[in-house]
Amino acid sequence: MKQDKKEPAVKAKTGRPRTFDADEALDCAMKVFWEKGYEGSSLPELTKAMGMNRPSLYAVFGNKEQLFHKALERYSDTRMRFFDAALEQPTARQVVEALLTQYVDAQTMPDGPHGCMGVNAALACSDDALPIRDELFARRLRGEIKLRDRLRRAREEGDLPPDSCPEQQARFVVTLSQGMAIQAAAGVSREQLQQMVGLLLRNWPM
Amino acid sequence: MKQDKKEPAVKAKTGRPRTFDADEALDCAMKVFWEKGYEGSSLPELTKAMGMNRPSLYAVFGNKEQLFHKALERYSDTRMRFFDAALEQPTARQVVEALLTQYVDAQTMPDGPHGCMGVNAALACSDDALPIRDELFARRLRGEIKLRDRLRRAREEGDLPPDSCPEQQARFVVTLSQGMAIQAAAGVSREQLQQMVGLLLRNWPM
DNA sequence: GAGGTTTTTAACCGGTCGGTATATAATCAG
DNA sequence: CTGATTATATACCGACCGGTTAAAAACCTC
Repeated sequence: MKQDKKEPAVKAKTGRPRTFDADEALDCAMKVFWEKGYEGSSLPELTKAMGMNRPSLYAVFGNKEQLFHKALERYSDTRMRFFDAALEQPTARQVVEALLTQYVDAQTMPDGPHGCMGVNAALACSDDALPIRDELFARRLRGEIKLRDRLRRAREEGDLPPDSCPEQQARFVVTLSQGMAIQAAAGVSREQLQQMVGLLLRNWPM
Repeated sequence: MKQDKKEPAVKAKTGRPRTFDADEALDCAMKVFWEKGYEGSSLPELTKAMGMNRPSLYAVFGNKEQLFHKALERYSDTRMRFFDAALEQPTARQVVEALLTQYVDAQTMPDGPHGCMGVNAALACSDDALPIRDELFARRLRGEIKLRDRLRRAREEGDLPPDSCPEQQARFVVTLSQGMAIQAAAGVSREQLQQMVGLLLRNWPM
């Protein structure tokens, strides 16, 4: 489903073989964008990290912006894969705990830059990158809405107090998590961030 | 104290008069950096917003990096002036409430971009801007430490439970506030952000 | 007015940006 | 071995970057 672009069983018809693996190269590009942001990542940096030259990059990925979108999609599919699974936890408390602890882990893994690509990549930028910034806004908002809907269900199921406000609670959790992304990018340790998750859960209504 | 650079009583000895006011120009530069970040702000944009040409900018402010530092200093002295005052509130609760409500206000004022310059200006960036990113890290950390020390004092004064952890609480408040800065930059309204402040205070230990 | 001083204007500098054209190297089918 | 095909390497493109130079313009003193 995510790998149907070119089945490795069906090789290219003929021609000179590639010196790189497209998936690995995309993973490397993702890390560059993740750490330096969209505009902070230059073509020479990207091609160097990806182990390919510029014409190959353009042949395989289109251009810088399309490469970014594919890298962002890969980020979602790999580093943020836990998100939807966490929403399926049985109780609201478990949902929030799963979301935050795994989000912290994703932001402080040694295999990848610290922080969240969805926050880092384009917070403030030139006019050229405004579409990218706005798309990241929208993605983050979509996550918040998913959590809000889950908390609404939790309230219906008696899993949250009837007078609670899922909108506010979802926004609070998401806002704290985005703050943690900034802290992680600044080098705050996994343990310190997990302590904050604990502090939030200690005051969780149920 | 902040205006001693050139007393208006002592005019320039002679020569062609300036067509701009240096303080107003710095204020405009601040807003550009605030909205677009350090690297996202180009010299043409800055000079246009400041109402001056490039050689004048270099004569008055040095270069782009020095201009940014002066703009950041102005941001601290004006939009973040409330910070130290908030720390002098009599109780920990009042300190936190004053900090967060005024921080939200500063991030959603019509007079200025949304969000926080100290967060927006350089979160992920190219290698060239790493010193600026790190300085912003350090500034934010300094704020956290000030709050931590204030909460320690509060605990000593019996204003917080003796088993409370000022480090964690300060980090929690600062992290939430930085998350709110991201939300504000994305267009979340003042009211929604203030609701979050209320939610935090509702669970404040004392 | 003339001379000195400061700011304006406008053009220019080398370097880098994202993106591309061209030619060469490496493979497979026949 | 030949021809077709695909990926490589290299050089190049116009545009913009931050920063500077040089000359014209606007003021003051005398």
